[in-house]
Amino acid sequence: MVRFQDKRSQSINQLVEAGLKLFSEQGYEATSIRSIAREAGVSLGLMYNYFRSKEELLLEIFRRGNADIAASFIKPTEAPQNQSGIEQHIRQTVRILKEKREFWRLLHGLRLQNQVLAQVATEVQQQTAFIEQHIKENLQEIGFKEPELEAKLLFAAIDGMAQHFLLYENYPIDEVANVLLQKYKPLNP
Amino acid sequence: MVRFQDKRSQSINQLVEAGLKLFSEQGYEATSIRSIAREAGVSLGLMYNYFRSKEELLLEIFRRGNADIAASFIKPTEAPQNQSGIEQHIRQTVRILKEKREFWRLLHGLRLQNQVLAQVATEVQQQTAFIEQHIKENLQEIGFKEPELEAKLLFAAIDGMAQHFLLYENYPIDEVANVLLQKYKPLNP
Amino acid sequence: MVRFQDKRSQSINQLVEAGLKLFSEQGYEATSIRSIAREAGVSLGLMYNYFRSKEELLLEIFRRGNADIAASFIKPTEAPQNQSGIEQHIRQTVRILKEKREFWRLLHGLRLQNQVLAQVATEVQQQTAFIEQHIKENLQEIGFKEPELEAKLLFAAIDGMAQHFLLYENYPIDEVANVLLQKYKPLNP
Amino acid sequence: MVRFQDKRSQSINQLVEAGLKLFSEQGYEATSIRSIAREAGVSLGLMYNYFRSKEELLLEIFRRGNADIAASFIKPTEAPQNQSGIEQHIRQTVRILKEKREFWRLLHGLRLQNQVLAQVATEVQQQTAFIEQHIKENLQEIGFKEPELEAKLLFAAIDGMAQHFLLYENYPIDEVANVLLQKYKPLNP
DNA sequence: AATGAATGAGACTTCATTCAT
DNA sequence: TATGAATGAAGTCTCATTCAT
Repeated sequence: MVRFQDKRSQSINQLVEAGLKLFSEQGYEATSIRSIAREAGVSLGLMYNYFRSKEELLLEIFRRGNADIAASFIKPTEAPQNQSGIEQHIRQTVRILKEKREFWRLLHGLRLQNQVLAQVATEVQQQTAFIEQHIKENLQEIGFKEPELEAKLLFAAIDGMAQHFLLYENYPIDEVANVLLQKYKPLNP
Repeated sequence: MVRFQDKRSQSINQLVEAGLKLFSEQGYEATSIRSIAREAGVSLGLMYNYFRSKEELLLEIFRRGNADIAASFIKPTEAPQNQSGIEQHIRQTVRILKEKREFWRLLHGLRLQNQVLAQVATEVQQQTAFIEQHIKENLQEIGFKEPELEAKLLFAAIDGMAQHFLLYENYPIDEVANVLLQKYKPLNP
Repeated sequence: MVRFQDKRSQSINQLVEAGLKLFSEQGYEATSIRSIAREAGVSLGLMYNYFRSKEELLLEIFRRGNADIAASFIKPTEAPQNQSGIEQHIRQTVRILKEKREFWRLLHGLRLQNQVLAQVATEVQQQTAFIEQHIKENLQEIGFKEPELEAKLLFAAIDGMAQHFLLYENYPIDEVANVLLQKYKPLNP
Repeated sequence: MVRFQDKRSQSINQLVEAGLKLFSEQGYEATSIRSIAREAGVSLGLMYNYFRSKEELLLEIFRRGNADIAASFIKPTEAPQNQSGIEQHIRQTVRILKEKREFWRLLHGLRLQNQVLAQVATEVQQQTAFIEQHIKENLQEIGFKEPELEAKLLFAAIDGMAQHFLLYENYPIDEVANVLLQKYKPLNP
């Protein structure tokens, strides 16, 4: 029983990973199920024992990716305690971007043009809203006026950095993030 | 003779417009030639009298969109003369974003699918580099240190704003842009 | 009136010639009407004033080609009078092969595989039978036994030579024809 | 596992056979994949599980046909030992023509359409050169002068016979071949 | 559970032909 | 007469999905 579970899990994991890799490299539409199965080392038919469709696989990839990220954000990171909330957020984002580059590429590549993502739209929106709220509170803490709009701006800046990081090889995201952080030092230290 | 030219141009325009609309809404791969022809109100095969392939149509859409944008940026806008270079750049970007929303959606949607864009990739990259350089010079003018990284950051912020504007209905881009501008007031007025 | 006739004839001639060239080079199916019109320097629509269809054009090409050849065979060539009938036939065939290479290529290329030629099948068959009969009589004249089968064989040899001449660049058809002629010298000079 | 192989082979064989039949009857270009699938009794898309393209199917047909013929020529036929090399060659050719009529039709039909055959052209040319060489040696053995040109002639005659056999129903190839053989009896018995 | 053979809808593209001018 | 824009059927090929083993 346990063995079955193991093999099952292993195949699923391989499929999810292969899907993530290929979807993020080539795009969702341009990637064939067959190539994913091949990359995963799993037969074509077996895939359909685990996922009802190509779309299901994409959704599962999203669910796992989002869960990973949420976990990463939530877990009490070993961040130095002298960091502000903003700094922690930005540094964490940069770290996760590097760690889960493929997933972010997929997400950013599809969010403007795929109907499939409509299915997880609410999840994504909630997450987005949560992040924005989080930023807003942190900005309020350090005395920013118009925290609502400031949060939108900072969120945009972070997202733009992420986009460029995903877009260009050798993008100096750490340096850019540092410059960004300079602008959000606590006003009353 | 003149009539032929007219009909020709009209059909091409309709195809380009339909392509822009559908590509930007659904993505390049997910949009069929048939649906473009239907949207353009012409027959299935007509596209191939004017474009060698689906990709050629995309390229023409890009060429026209880029030309439009370049014209918009270059033309001596009726901007008040008391605006700084940065302010002009941001305000122009926002204006063009609103005017050519569909085109920007297409551009941002395809940026990460580099397989599709192989042909326009260099053009886009040149444009990008040009914008960054432009920003950098403007930042230098108003006395920013580290203009290189500052330019990368500001570019990212603008790009992120654009991304969010394209992504969310009713995104208050003008207000967010105003907040952004506050941070780039000339240091020595 | 005469001028109209001239222009009309000229266009038709150009179309027939272009069709012959392209059909023989690329094959009937692989050649598009459009490319023929372009090669002929005639508009696409005009073609359909002269030929009801692609097939019609092919048939016209055949009619003209056959007529040419028939004329060539029939006309009292300036052949030396000391040649036997066989020699005249072979030498004429070789000459016409060289002169009308394109037409022969087309004919040989299509005769095994085109339904279209079914329409001229009877004509072709008559011509074939006529040639075979002609050869047979000439063989009888110079005393061959079994002239029926001998004619079939000689016809096959000539046809094979033609095939190889059409197939290979620099095929030494004159030399091969000479060797062939050696075997059909009149028995009683 | 074995079953899969069997089904695979069976489908491939059916496709190859159907392709041979239809290509040889109608020509390569004029034969649609759909009609081949129908003739083979399989679905439209199955061909593409085994062949990359229509042209690949043609190539496989050629490979198999050539292999068959090579095997036929090479195997120590039960030919009477008192036959000369020439006689063996001609008799074998006639026998194989009858046995593999469809394949020869295809081969002869495509020889002049060199666009299609680009890939097999070299193979065919090698085969041709080999046959010519073979004939030449046999002619030398029995004392022919000018064996080079004589070989070209005899090859042409055999090829012409083949062409006519493929072209006309009820062509008396055996009788014609006999007449041909009379002319190539060993000079010094 | 696992395989991969088989299916057929639908994609892009070509092209003979018609039609409006 | 002459043009070439426009049409749509049909071609090759891909691919998600189902099915028999």
